[in-house]
Amino acid sequence: MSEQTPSYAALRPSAVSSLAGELRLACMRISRRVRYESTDSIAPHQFSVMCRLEESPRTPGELAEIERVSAPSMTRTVAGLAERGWVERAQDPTDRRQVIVTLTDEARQALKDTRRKRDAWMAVRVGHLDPEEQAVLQRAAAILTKVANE
Amino acid sequence: MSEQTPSYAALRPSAVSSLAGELRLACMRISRRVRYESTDSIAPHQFSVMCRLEESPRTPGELAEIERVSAPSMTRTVAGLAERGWVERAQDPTDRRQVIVTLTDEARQALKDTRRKRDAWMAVRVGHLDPEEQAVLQRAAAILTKVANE
DNA sequence: TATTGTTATACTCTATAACTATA
DNA sequence: TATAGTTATAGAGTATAACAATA
Repeated sequence: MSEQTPSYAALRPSAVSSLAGELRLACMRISRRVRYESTDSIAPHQFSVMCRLEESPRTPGELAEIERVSAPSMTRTVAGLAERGWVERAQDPTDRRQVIVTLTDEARQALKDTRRKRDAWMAVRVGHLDPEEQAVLQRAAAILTKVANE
Repeated sequence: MSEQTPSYAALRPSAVSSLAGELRLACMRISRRVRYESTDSIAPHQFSVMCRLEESPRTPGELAEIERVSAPSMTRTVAGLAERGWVERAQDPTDRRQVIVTLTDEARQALKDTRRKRDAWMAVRVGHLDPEEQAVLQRAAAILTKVANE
C-alpha cells in the first residue's frame, strides 16, 4: 500500500461529523479574522447589498427579499448608500411605483479595494505554508466553494 | 510524470493570491450560511462572550478588552446574560471593585446545542461529497485550522 | 489619585404599523 | 383593492462622558 492511496472509502458518519466540525470552526475563525482585520469603510450590511447590485440593478423590494431584511430597513440602507455616492436611484419608467437602484463606478472601486484588503490577509498566511500544504489547499478550495454554494 | 506529483514547487505570488482569494471567499460564504441557518437563540455577541467564559470565569473589564467593546457595552451584555440565567455575577473577595462573571451549566448546554446545530449543517454537505473529496478535506482541515490560529 | 464598574445619553440598525403613490 | 416604497415609532447594541465605590 503506497502512502497516497489511489482509491478511497467513504467516511463513516462519526468521521464525517468530526471533519465537518473542524472545517466549520476553521472557516468561521478565518471569516471572523478577515472581517476584523480588514477594517472596512463599508459596513457589513452595505457591503452585502453592494455585492448584489454588482451583477445587476435591482429594486429595494428585491434587495430586501434577497437580504432577508424588512422593506423599511432596506429603504434606510439604500438611502445611506445613495448619500455616500455608492448607488443611484431612478424611477422605473414602466411602473412608477418601483425604484431601480444602480451601483456607481465609485462603489465598484470601493468593493475592489475591500476585497483586495481581505485577500491580502489570507495571501500572507497561504504564502507561509509549505508547497505541499498549498497543493492540498488548491484542491480543497474548489471543494469548499462547491460546499458554500450548495 | 505521475498524476500525483510526490514533490511540489512553491506557488508563485499570483497563484498564492488567487488561491487565497478563492479560499477566503469560500470560508466567508460557509461561515455566513452556517450562521444564517442555525437560527440561534443566542445572539452573536452573547455567544462570543459565553465562549470566553467557557474556559474560565472573567471580570467584565477582561471580557470588554478581549471582545474589543467598551466597558459599558460589556456591562449591558453581561446583564442580559445574567437575566437569561446564562451567567452569574459575584464580587471578588480580594478586590471588591471587581466582579467575577461565571458561566452556568445551563449556558454550557446551550452552547453545546448551538454547536451541534452548526456542525449538522456542515456535516450534511460533507456527507454529500465523494470519498476522494472527503480525503482532501481531511488534510485541508488541519491546514485551515493552523491558518485560522496564526 | 487611579481603577473597576455602572448609569446617563445619544447614534445606528433592526423591526412593525401606518401612510402615500401608483397599478 | 393590491402593491412598492416611505415615514413614524420603538427596541436592541454600540459608543462616550459622567459618576460611585474601592484600592
